[in-house]
Amino acid sequence: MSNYRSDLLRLLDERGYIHQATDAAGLDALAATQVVPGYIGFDATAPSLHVGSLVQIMLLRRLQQAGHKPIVVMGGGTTKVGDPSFKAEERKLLDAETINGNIASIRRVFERFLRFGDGPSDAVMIDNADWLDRLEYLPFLREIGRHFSIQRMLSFDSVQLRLEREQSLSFLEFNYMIMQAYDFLELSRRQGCRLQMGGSDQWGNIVNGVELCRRADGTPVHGLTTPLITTADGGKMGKTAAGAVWLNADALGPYDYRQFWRNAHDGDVGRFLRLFTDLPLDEIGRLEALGGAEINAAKNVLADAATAMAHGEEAAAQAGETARRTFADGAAGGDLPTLAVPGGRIALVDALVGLGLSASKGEAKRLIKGGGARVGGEPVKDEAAVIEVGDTPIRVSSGKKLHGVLTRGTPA
RNA sequence: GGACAGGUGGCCGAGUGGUUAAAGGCAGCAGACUGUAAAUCUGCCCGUGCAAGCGUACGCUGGUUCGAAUCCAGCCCUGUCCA
Repeated sequence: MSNYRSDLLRLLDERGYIHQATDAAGLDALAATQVVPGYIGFDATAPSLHVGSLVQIMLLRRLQQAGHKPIVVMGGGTTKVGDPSFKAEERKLLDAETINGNIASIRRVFERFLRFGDGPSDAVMIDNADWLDRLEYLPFLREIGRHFSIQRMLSFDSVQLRLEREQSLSFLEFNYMIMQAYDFLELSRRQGCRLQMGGSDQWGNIVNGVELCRRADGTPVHGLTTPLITTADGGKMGKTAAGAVWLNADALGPYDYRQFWRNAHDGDVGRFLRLFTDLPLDEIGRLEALGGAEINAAKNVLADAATAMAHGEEAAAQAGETARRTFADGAAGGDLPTLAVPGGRIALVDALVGLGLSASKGEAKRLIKGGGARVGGEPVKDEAAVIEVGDTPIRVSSGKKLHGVLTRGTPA
């Protein structure tokens, strides 16, 4: 299993990216002899990707590190169809304008993780709307549609799931797998693309693409999937108190992003370090061997490295400093949400809502009643409490992890 | 087009006229214990209000009733079978 000849497969294997491959030996041989252009598709359903996509982004980064060419395919076309894979319900249809806005916003994330350019192993970004938007129905059916058997399409897990649960699966969505398979064919023709990667839930779609390339053009291409990244307690990765863990800084600040990694489960630290940082493996081995409370040191390394990669060294250092001051010193760091209080008097309830620590006044009251609200580190149980803000900023906390700062503002 | 089943809070799912802001579970939040971890135990979990309350909510619209998530009609949507 680990006797790979190519740098690429060795790298992916030892860092835990490989779940399934259509032909591992063949891919290994190919990667050992030429620059392999490989792609991953990303749907543009939101203005930012979240950590759920980070494995795939890192996978492209590894591809580039091993000297190959990453192709980022933005699903400007496929998003108009909607991937039904393992989604319980049909997605809302997005209009073209929204999709293009999302693509523009997502693009910036990739520039952090990949080197773009014109060189042989420089990353490129392509929008599959470039070809999908222009498809003509009959020619498409005659060239591509004839390679797909309904029986086979129906046998895929993604389709079976919908059918078994007696939920609707529209013809529109049913076509998604054909669109994605066709992407691979287009990319193999346009870019010499020889590899599609993705999460394990994309296996069926990827296999379809591999087979289409073989049947339509006789081109041997490869597929590779990553394991589903769950947390040590079996949960889906990517939720925090603040909601989804977005990769764009304007959707989730570096401090909160860093906190997500800092709060990783003990059992995830080693795996996450391998997947989501560039730290050398022996270093990671040393860190993950730390026991008891010492594992916190490893979590800090993970948090710093992951944040630096997504938001830059400077932002990561600042976020780390804020965390250190907030948690170790019990003080107030610069990255915390801040609210200027005109006149210096504010009800605790309003402060919690204003700082974004509670979603509503009712929630803030419940928090206070339950003993989870703190002012200056001290629990406050009086729902009607009013805070006086002097010249020194005051730290307000919701529980032990969410903090904000009140400063005195000029009277309105 | 026809027959049958169904559409409930973030999700799953109970509820078939009042005591139902709606059981239970999951997810989430907080407290205790800890290490900014997990597990466990406890509390919370639509909005608003200090509160009695008010507003909103069981696919949509209208109706019956003192009172409807629950009954009736029409519509929309989904599934299964038939054409």
